Amino acid sequence: MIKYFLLGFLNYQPMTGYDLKQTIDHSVSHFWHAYHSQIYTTLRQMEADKLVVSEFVHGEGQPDRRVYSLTDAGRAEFKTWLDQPLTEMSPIKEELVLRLFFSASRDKNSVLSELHLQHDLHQKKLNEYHGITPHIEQNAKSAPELARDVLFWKMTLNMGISYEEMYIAWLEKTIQEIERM
Amino acid sequence: MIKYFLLGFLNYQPMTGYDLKQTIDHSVSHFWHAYHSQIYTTLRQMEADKLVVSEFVHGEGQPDRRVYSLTDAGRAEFKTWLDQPLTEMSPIKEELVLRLFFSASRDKNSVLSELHLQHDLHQKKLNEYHGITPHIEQNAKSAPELARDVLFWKMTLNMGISYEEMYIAWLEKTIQEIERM
DNA sequence: TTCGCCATGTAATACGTTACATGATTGG
DNA sequence: CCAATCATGTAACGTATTACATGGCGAA
Repeated sequence: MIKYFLLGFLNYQPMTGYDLKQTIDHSVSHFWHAYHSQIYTTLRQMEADKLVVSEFVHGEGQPDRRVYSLTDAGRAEFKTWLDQPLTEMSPIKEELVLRLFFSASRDKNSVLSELHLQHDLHQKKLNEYHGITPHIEQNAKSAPELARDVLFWKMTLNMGISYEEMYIAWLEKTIQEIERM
Repeated sequence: MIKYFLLGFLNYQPMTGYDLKQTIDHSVSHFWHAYHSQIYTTLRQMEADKLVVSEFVHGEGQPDRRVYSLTDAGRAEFKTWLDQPLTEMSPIKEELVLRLFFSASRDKNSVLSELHLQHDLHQKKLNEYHGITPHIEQNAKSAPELARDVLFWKMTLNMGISYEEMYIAWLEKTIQEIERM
C-alpha cells in the first residue's frame, strides 16, 4: 500500500524521502500516515524493482539529499493500481471505542475525563483541517494545471472534516449519556 | 492490543478461541476485528504468561474444545490497562480516500462506479448495525446483571451507526460533485 | 548552548494477513 | 452427497512500530 502512495506523490514531481514524509504529514494525514523508516526502506526496495531511480545530490553547506523519480515502469504500476477498483471496505480499529465497550465496571469520572481528553484532541484536529482549506485554494491558483487535482484533494479533506465532526458529536452525546447514568 | 481484547471478553465468562472469534465478529466488528490465527496464538502466549488457564474438553460426538479462563493475574492486567486512559487518537487508514486523492487523472465513470460500489457496502453495514440493536436489548432483559454493560455496548454501536451514516452522506456528496465536473 | 529542523539510514521487534492443514457433524 | 458450521492449530510472509545512530545549521 505505501508503495502506491509513494508512486502517487512521485508522479507529481521527483522528491526525497524526507520530502515525502513532510508531504504525507501535511497533506494526507487525515486518512493515512507512514513512518520515515518505512518510507526510506520502501524507496530502496522500489529502486531495486526499477520502479524509481535515485540521484544523490551533494549539498554544499546543506545536507546531502537523495532525490527519487519515477521510471516508466513505476508510472505503469501506479496506473494499474488506480485502474483496479476497490471492492472492500477499509477495516476500522478504534481503541477508544474498544475501551468504552469494556467500561461498565470503571469509575464514571475517569471514563468521562478520558472522553473529554479525546474531545479536545478531535476538536484540535478539526481546527487544523479548517486551516488547510485556504492552503489548498492557494495551490489551485499558483498551479492552474493542478485545478482538477485540487477538486479531488478537497473531497478527501471533506472526509476528514466530516469524520471529526461526527466523532465530536458522538463524544458529546456519549458524555451526556454517561453523566445522566 | 488484541491481548486486552481477549482478556476483556474472558472477564465475562470462560470461552474457546472459536467462541472469541464469533463474539468479536458479531458484537464488536464495527470497531475491531481479529483473525482466528491471531486469536489462537495469542491465547497460547497468554497461557505461558499465566494470564489465562485452559482446560481441554473432549467432545463426545462434538469436536474437542479448549476452554480458556482468566487467572487473577489476567484480571489484574486487564484492570491496569482499563485504568490508564488513552491520550492519543487512533490513526485512520482509508484506502478509498487515498485512491480518490490520486484520481484526477482517472476516467470519471470508473471513479463513480467505484464510489457507488462503496456506497452499497456501507449501506449494507448500516442495515446490519440496525439489526443488532434489538439483539442487544434482548441481552439486557435476559441478563439483568449486564444492564450497565448493555448501556456501554449501545454507545459503541451508536459510533458504528454514526460512522456509516457520515460515510454514506460523504459518498453521496462526493458522487454529486464528480457528476457535475 | 541548547533546541528544533534538515536529512539519512539500520536493526530489532511486534503485529497483521494469507495460506496450509485436518477432521467431524448437520441440514438441505 | 455436498456445503456449511464447528473446532483447532501452524507456517510463511508482509507490514508497522520503536529504537538506535549520525551530523550540520540556524535561531533564541
